[in-house]
Amino acid sequence: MEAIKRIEEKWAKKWSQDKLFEADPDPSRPKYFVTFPYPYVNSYPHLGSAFTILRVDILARFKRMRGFNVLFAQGWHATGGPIVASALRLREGDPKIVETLREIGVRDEELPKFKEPQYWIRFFIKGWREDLARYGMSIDWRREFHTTSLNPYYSKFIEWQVLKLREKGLISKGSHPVVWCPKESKVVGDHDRPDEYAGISPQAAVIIKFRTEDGLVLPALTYRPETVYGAVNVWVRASYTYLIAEVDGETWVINEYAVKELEGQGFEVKITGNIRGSELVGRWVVNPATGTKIPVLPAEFVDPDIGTGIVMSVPAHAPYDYVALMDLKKDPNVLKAFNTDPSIVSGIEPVGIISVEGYSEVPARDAVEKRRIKSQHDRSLLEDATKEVYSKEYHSGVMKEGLGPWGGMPVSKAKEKITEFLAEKGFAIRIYTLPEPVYCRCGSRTHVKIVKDQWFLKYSDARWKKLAHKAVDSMSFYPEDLRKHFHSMIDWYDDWAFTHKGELGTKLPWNPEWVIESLSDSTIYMAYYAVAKYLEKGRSGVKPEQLSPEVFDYIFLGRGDPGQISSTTGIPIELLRAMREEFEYWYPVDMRISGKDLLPNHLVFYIFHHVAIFSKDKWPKGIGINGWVLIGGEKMSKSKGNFILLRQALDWWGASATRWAEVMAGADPGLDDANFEPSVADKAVEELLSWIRFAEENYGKGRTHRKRIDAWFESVLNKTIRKVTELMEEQKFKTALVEGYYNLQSAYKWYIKRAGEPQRDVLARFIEVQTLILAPFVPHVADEVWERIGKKGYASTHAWPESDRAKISDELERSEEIIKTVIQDSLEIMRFVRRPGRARIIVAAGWKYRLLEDIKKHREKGLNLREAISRAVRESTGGKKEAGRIASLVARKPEVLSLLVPRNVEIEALNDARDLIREELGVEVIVETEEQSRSPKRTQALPAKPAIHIEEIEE
RNA sequence: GCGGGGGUGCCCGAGCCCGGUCAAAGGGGGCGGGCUUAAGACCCGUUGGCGUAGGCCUGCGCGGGUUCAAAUCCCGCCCCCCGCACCA
Repeated sequence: MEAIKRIEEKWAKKWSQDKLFEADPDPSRPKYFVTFPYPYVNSYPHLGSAFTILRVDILARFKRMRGFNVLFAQGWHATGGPIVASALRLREGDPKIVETLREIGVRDEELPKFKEPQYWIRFFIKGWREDLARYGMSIDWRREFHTTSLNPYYSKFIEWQVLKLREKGLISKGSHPVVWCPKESKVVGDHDRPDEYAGISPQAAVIIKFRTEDGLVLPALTYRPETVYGAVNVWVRASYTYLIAEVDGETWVINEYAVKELEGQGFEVKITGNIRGSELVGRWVVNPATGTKIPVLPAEFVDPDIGTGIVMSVPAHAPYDYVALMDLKKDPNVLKAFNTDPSIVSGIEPVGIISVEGYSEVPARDAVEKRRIKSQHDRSLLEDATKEVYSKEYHSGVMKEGLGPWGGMPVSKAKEKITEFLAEKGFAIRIYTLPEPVYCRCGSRTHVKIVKDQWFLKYSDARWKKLAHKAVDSMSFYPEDLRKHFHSMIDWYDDWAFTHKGELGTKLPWNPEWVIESLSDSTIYMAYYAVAKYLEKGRSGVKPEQLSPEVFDYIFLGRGDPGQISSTTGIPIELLRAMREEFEYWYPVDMRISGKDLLPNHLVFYIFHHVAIFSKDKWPKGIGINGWVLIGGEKMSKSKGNFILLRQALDWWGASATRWAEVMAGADPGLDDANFEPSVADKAVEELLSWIRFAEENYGKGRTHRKRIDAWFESVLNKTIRKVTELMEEQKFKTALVEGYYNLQSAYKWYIKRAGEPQRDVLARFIEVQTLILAPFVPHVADEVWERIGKKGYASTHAWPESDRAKISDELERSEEIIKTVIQDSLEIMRFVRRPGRARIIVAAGWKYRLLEDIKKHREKGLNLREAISRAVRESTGGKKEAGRIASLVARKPEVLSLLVPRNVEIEALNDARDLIREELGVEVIVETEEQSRSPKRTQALPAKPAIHIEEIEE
């Protein structure tokens, strides 16, 4: 372990000294620009982020070896709420955040510094940089930067970006529902809430007004307005004290929560009194949709903290309502307590208004009975039943005839139409609500608020979508089926609220109380890598204020006159030209590799913003995606105790073994998760050290004369190069490593088995090729081997091995397969032979080869197997009966067609391998032809499948 | 709801897009053997059933179909998983 770590340190140092990965424009070489989405710097990298960035590095290194001038740059993302929220929590003395920081190794005396968001940024950027360097990332560190107004250079760039978008009419203003904390007067994001409330967001709902005779409005909140036609009563919580309030000139009975929500959504609400739920029971209200009078009844399931506290009852289609009604029917006398005649209950029956296949008139009853729900207190079963009915009806339900214009309409469509109708008539209002209570970190209950003056990116814009689709059509995707995902995401996007308050970021230039949110300030920053090298940290003496929009217009769009811009801004003209040249050379991004989490958001934005701002030749060229990393088959999480930071892995296994295990976890592109097995990393250490040893000890050794089998191994070697090269191009890095290392190594083992001592040149070539193939994966090890076998320079930057077509021989490879199957078959036969004597390997007669070749020819012309065989038999000269017999054998074993080699090659191969076969079988081996043989088994011989006769020793 | 993915041998996981070479790669685990004072590591073999000649039977969620031939193509069903806007 220490040995390999010393090697890694040694090479990391050399690379850095030689500036191996610092890339500058070089018009004489093709460029390749790869990026990894800059990480959010509120923690250290873990094995998941390490996995994705490793894929970027492998690709960068591979392309470098293929002769490209590769740029791999890395920045850091600090925009957004979590860091601010964490710093705030620390200030408040939240023990959880203290623990989190301690866990990752922050010392107690350092803790207070984390009260400042800036410190988080500085601290974790340093951590990331160290970890990535140690991990062997081939990054050009001169282009590093971080986001937000804390880096005014970057902020200038982002300001330029949004100004461009506004010029193009892609930004609008409007309103937007958010989760709101009334106490702190702010939006409550997931990072502002206790974990159990994460992910709950505003839902569109409808409030339907049920009116009493004396004009009191009972507003029922529902997600299913279309079912109002089946509402046969209204539920209230008898024990709750409702508020009476003036809303839009009407008198409403509502709960406290709805007051806040209505106020937050632009309604005037004036509380004028209160009323017990029990006082409402027994009153009659009008169903606005049907005009019928329905009673108000008590139900325990009604939660006065949700919605309006008033529920419309649709027992035919809502399991809760159905069960509550049945409960009441079972014991109507409870109504007496409310001075209400129990007999009214008997008159209430579910009214089905939606028909769904597979369900009765009353789907809610079906769902309830299926689950044997006994009362309205069986909440989890009722939730489940509700879900079922809801989704079935929405999907495949149809409004019943007799419902006026809605009759026959699918529920999914009727829902919207009916809402529209109700709203127009003043029977209902649209509202946003939270499906369950959400609390802010500060402890107060939140509600939905409509934010006015919200700025939007107009992703709904048809022209913009069209351009984005066009970009997707022209890009390459790994895996390819991402393309359709992107098309559908682009179609799906609606306007995006892109400004927030109270977070880190760049201020909106024309409205600085807003900050540009995190997804929107990270869309075209790859262009900034071209200039970061010059601007960051004031390297060229340019001040942020000098970076007027004209400067960026020139650098990124080629607009304006550099001389003039230079004189108005004071930026030297050569510097302007250099930045322009740098951008022109590196852009567009050739490949962006990311985890699947960024697929539906960042990567879509990435495309949108590029097509909006840049000319077509600067649009993204490719995207590669990979899944998460599981540890030992389980999702990585702190609570499971299997959370591994990159730095821990590097401490335990070193860079090479960590990289190896990450690749073996499943570093092919795709949405599936990879599985990191610590035991693989354990083993990799030994594996790599022994490769170094093997290479060093064997390079230059070996016999000088050549054998037949040498050519076989050369064929495999060259074919491996070809396959691995293709796999690397497709980013199938795990498959490439399996093919290029494990499979090649086992081929080498077979080679040694067959050849005894390896041939010197072949062995040397094998060691070189193997080392170069390993270079993108475990560069430290490859460079070490390279040095030890006496090569100059770096394997890391050496040319990728070329496959020599002339050395690839399918015939040789197939004949070797034949040998393997002969050995296997013979061993199987020997299981049944008591006293095996000699083994006769009988090669098929010449005419059989001609027959099979004909079959193969016909197959290749597109005939199916049966036709191909029958035609070949028909055309064959000589013994039709014999030919027919062979043909039927072939029909049962079509694989012989794919192993078919010329007869002399087969004979040669078998003779060549006779020693090995004898060794494997432990008996004497005779290779003969069907024509020579007198064995009774000889007629069974097929091309590529010689007859085998194990002679039995007589007692 | 909207969108997407998947069900393979004891387990994990390839293969399925381009049907035959798939009893189905590769791991892991199990079993047997070697090495060793022993354990570990490592190496070899074996790991659906049956079979005294390289074979046969069963088999890749369930049911049906296309085909000379289906894990692979088509239809229906069941089940599971993931993302969805202030979380970067």
